[in-house]
Amino acid sequence: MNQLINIFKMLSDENRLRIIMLLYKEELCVCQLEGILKISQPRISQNLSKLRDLNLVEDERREKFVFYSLKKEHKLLLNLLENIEEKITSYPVLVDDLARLQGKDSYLSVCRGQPK
Amino acid sequence: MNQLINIFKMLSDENRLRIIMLLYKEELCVCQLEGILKISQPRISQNLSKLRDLNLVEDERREKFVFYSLKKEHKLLLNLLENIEEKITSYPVLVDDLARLQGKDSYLSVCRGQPK
DNA sequence: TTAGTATATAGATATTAAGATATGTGAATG
DNA sequence: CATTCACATATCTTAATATCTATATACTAA
Repeated sequence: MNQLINIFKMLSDENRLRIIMLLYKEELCVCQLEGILKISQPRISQNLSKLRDLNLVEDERREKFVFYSLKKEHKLLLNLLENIEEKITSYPVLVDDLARLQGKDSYLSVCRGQPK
Repeated sequence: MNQLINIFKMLSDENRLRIIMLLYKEELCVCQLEGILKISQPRISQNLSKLRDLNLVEDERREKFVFYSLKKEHKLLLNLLENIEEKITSYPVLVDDLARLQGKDSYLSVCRGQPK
């Protein structure tokens, strides 16, 4: 029961829901999430850390980057995300995120520097 | 998006999840919920009130009792509950609730009185 | 009207969680 | 081997949430 409750807790924060939805599509590093979501790096890391604690995501270092991916063993969660995706047009924020997901590579290594 | 987030918030509290699951099966009055869940009446009423605010349940007074039922228009929620129900044996608390649901009538009018 | 039962709400408190800023860590690079 | 870059964590503040006790309302029945 707690795992179930915890999954809902994770989904009930907008930042985390957006992160989860992106990771549902493909693995990403913190840097890319920062660029796509336009959320501060510590907030992203903290949320990823909660998701990791609950065994909902896993991370893998590759050179400088740490890539996160959604674990595929929670069928209820996967089904839920599938349902959300089917109605994605009801959620413009998510639509926009997925649009920016296309440019994910542009956020590698460049997250922090170039504004101004 | 907010409606989505709010649904997850509602599900991320054990008391509410149990209430929702029972109402998913059939309509019940506060008194019956109190008997089945063994949770204090104000807590149940408060949670029902939140669910009502979010348009997830509706209430109907019948004589002394106020019966609550789950609104069937949130397909994502319904699908989710269906998934939970399919794996209900993973959640003993919910199994027990559904068992006590069978004796729902014994909780009408008798909620408060008879222990001792 | 009074009393009793079913439910709702209020007020106070406590717990939990979110958010920002600052700093720490560890791998890669020069 | 010192610096830089990507990421993690700590701390502090503030805002949400949950929960209890007490009380209010609404209906029913005498």
